[in-house]
Amino acid sequence: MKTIGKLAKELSINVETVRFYERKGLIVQPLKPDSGYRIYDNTHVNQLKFILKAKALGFTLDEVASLMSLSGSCADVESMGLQKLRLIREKISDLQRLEQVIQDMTNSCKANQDPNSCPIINSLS
Amino acid sequence: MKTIGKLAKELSINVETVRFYERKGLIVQPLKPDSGYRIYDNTHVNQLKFILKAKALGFTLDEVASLMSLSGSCADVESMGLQKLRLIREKISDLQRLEQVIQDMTNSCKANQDPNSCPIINSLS
DNA sequence: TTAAACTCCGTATATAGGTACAGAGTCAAC
DNA sequence: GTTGACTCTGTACCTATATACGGAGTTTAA
Repeated sequence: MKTIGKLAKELSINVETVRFYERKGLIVQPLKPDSGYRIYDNTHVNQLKFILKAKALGFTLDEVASLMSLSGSCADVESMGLQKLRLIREKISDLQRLEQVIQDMTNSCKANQDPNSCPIINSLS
Repeated sequence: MKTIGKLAKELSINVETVRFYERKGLIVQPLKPDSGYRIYDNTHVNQLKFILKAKALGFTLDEVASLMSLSGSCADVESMGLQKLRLIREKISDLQRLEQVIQDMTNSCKANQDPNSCPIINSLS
């Protein structure tokens, strides 16, 4: 049982972020006694840890919400994982192509003898 | 000599985008006769093509602005390219680590026999 | 008992890169 | 000479993920 400040500190996140996640429906509504202060327990801590880990894996908050609602169904969770995997691989190969292009460009810069022109700028123009 | 609509169509971009780039100082101010209509020539077309190509390579608009202002100095341009290259490589290896983690997770899902629990969810909780 | 620290709510701000819209003016074709 | 397409400016809105702030109420510690 802790207030929002303690909770946020424990998880090294911002108080505002906790309220933001609550507004987004990512965590269960905390108890609110007469004072109006939110009171959290371990359920909330665990939910927030889940969110933070999933986020670190590159899931968006909307995807995190889906993951949490799918908890039971392993097949559905796996399918989200596979979809994410496809996106990641696509991103990787996009970046590798890009790497090659910029690599070539900077190489031609290195080889350039003319101080008054730049092969990169020329190739963009 | 063309109005903004023709220009935008030629480059397959939005009219608003052209004005947006103008506000950001990315393109030279076009002529504006009495009518107030912007009039563009090939200089503008080339500048916009430059912007679009650089953007496609992953440069931000602020970086594009720098690139354009550096036009003369090949060494400076090369150095921006190399910096971008470092970022790209870092991103690639981040994504490759992520790929491995999610790959492992989905594999353990595939191997899972218990329909009432999911290894991915469990590893996040 | 009072001051500091904490929390509340609602709203504004931030980033990046645009997109959309209202209301007015202009141009071109028939 | 009128209609429809085009353009103008200025401002608001969009996504995603928060962060910051004002003004009021609450709790805690000395």
